[in-house]
Amino acid sequence: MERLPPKESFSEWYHEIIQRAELMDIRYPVKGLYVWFPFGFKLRQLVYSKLREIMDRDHDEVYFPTLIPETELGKEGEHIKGFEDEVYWVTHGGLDELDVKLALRPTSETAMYPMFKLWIRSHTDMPLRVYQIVNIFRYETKHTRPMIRLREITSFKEAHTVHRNFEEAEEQVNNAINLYKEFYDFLAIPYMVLRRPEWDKFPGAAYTIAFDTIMPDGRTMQIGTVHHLANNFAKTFEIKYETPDGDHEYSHQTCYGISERCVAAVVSVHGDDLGLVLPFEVSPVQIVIIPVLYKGKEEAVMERAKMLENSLKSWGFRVVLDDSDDRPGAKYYKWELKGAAIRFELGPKEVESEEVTVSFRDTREKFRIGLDEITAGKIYEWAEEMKKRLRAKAFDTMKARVRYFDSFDNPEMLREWINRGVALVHFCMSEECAERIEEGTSGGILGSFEEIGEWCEKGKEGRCIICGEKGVLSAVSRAY
RNA sequence: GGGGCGGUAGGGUAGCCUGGUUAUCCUUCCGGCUUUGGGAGCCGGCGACCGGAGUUCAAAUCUCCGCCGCCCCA
Repeated sequence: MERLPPKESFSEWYHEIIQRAELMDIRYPVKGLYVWFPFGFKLRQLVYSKLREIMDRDHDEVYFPTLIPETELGKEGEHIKGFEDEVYWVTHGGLDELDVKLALRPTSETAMYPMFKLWIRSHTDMPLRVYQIVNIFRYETKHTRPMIRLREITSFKEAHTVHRNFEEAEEQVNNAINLYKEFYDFLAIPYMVLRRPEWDKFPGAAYTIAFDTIMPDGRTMQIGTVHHLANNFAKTFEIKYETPDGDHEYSHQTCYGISERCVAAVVSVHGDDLGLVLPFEVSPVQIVIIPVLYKGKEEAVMERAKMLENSLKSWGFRVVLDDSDDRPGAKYYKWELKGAAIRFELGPKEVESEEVTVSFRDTREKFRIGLDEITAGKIYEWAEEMKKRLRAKAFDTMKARVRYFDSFDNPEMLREWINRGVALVHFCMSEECAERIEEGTSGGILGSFEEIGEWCEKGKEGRCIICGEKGVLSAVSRAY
């Protein structure tokens, strides 16, 4: 097995690691549709079980159908305008043409909300908070990539909530932002929380807050969105309730989603030249044991390796004892490619001294430790330290890709920077000024910062870099 | 939407211009021997010309149509 392309060549690196680490098989004969390998699916499952755990605290999981009648999909004018050129249609049942075409859901608002109309009758029916994890379809025409741009998004976690008024829905938006922060903090993925400009918000929403992370090539990737729908959809779908006073009001709604881009982010942000680097909790193989077998000493080594394996398994860890015929070196590379967080090497020397050699995936340093010192607590301690290192490294990398610009005198400088990273500017959020920036730099306005955090010492308020009017701190980048 | 390039084993490729032997090489995979502390070696083996039509004694190779993919421009 030859080595991966360096991560600096991100596009090729990503393309290769997806296949070599057996995340997805890209050979399925339809553009934009890919197959999850068992290993990749396990990673997906581990990442999503965290997401589920977070959602399950105050959401109920539901399932709505894949097919949406044209009559419902088309009801909300803005919404359908936003999706019409990327909807897949089911037009036939067998040989008969359907009277009402059925859309493969591009997202489920229009599947759910006609039912919400039936579910919501009184103010006591709210808040309603549900979510589902389903596949959705979008007819992408541009460059498709596994987990990043797909025609079938296989793992769309979409939450939908209904509230009594705008303020309560807004509170839910803030809750959702916090849930997503918790999720990405858990994965040690840095993010920016940005309010999308008017022209880029979710079709039908009052406003959209997005999570963007920065990929190794400096482009940004949207990894989560939270939308305040106000009562726009409620009016369209007649989701009304009776107040305590006996009046009838429209509900206010929110929806928020995360797709398998969260897995792409884990792969892309933490991975290195040798392959996957995964947070311990989501690594399909948390610990790998490599026996080093010299002839005549195989039995003693294997016996000890199996004992170690049994202990680790009994503590609940995902362990592989790799007793295949490959040489130890080949196994080291293989399991580094697959992101095994901790590696134990066990050979005659270790058996002799009652020790084991340990290597962490992220640092790759090696050291020996007494076998009796290996405890569940020790492993958790190591996992926690690794998480801290991953987080620190990811944040440093991201910080280095963000730079503040206070002038547009030299668009060429901005353009050059945006080819490598994210530019922060103060910006008035007008479409005219946005066009000037986009023409001059080939970057797009991602949005304005909801909170600034450690990305920049600059304040939220400032003069627009183009027109000099009142502006807010905003991000400009090339986006996936 | 407009233009260009391409499709040969699981993956990557040579051959195509100038039609003609058993379709090249690397890798993966399978079997054997040997080895094992950072991608071992040797021997043997399995496995491919995108689909259709045409030209021809003869097509991976030339022509046309289709399907699929990639790149550039809008």
